[in-house]
Amino acid sequence: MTNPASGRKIQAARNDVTILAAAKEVFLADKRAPVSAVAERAGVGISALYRRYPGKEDLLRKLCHDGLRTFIGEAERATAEPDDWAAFETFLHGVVEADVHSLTVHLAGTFTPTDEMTADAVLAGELASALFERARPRMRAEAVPADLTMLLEMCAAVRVPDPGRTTSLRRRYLAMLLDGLRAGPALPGPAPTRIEVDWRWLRTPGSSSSE
Amino acid sequence: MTNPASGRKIQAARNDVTILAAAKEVFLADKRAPVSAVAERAGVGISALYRRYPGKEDLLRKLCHDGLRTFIGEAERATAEPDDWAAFETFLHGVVEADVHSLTVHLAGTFTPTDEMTADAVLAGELASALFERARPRMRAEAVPADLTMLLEMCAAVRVPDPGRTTSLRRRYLAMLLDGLRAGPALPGPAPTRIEVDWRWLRTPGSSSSE
DNA sequence: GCGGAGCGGAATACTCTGTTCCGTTCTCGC
DNA sequence: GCGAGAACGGAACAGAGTATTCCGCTCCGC
Repeated sequence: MTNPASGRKIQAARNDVTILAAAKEVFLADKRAPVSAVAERAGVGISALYRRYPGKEDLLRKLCHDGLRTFIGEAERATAEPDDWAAFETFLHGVVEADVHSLTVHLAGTFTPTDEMTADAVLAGELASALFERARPRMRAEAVPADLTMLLEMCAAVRVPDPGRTTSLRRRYLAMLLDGLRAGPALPGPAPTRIEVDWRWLRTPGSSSSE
Repeated sequence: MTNPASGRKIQAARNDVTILAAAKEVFLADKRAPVSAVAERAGVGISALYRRYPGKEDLLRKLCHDGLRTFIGEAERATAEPDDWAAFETFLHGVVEADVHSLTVHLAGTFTPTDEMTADAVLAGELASALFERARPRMRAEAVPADLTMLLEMCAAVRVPDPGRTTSLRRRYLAMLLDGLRAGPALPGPAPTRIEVDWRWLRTPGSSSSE
């Protein structure tokens, strides 16, 4: 069969993205999923995958790093927004929408990060904190930047079988969380610290057994 | 060595609870953790474990069912509270405090549930819904009982290496969520349905690959 | 002192999964 | 047309991981 619009190169390029998308889906659902599951999901053979990545860990790393870059992109995009609170909201919406937090957080620990990734993680943290500080005047007093990580984590925990509904529900609870972030009586207990929140990035693969 | 206060029977009884506690910790951190990890955590040999449970799945089932029963217990305890909102809050606090939701939700799908468990799950849902309805007058209009499940799910997603801090932080975010549950502008998108929220209970092990 | 409940942990028997390998297909330049 | 090789599918391989069994030992309880 001679598919008109697909030379081998073109097909291969398409596979590049297909595989990445499949990997995202599969590893998001189960970070320990086998490589074969990714290939199956993408509808390609295993060799198509191994042609692109030296090994499983490289794929994971790439996936996570892409997520991190998206996160940074969203942060930068939101920073342009003139209204402080709007910028903050735009940012969170963007991150939740792109389902980026799942990628970066849930996958952290499944591979050894490169120095570049660590640097990007730091940058991401700084950008997010800056956005937070701008919006802080409109938040309850006890809120701290580290809360941001937890908020995103909580949103990422919202999941139902249908991906579309998942996104919709996440919007719902993000809105609820933001309302909770704005006002209310004093919160109990001390706020999270930066260290508590960033611990995932400090783990090397296998250093601890966690799901 | 002749430990005064420990006959073989007593020691064995102690192991009963030690093993269960260890299993809870281990499987909460990683639902796919090996049985040997539980034994190690409990400081006993593997045989001590297999003497009590025919197999891994039985242990998981027991753990989950215990969690379910605790959930029901908390609901019943809270129901006695005369003030409607206080009852609702007491219930959620109790569930979060006992870290029961992680048990029931995260473990669901790792074993085939017994009929009794299914029945208990239904009962749990009814009790929780009743508590919710009582408190509804003080919530924002769009809130539905199914939100409860998601709220608990989100709290369970809060986790840091230190267990004590985890509990403390969960209290923090539960408070924030409750504030968000009470007031604010309209929430986006349709509310979750009961089916969307209960899907975990419908899965048999291996029916789907999810973390 | 003895029988046996409890136990520790090595050994077993798989299953699961990362990676390699080889034959095949299809494109492109000639 | 045709040959070279890029890209691929998927079987085969190797090794790791792990549920479960088994055996010999300990020490309580009588």
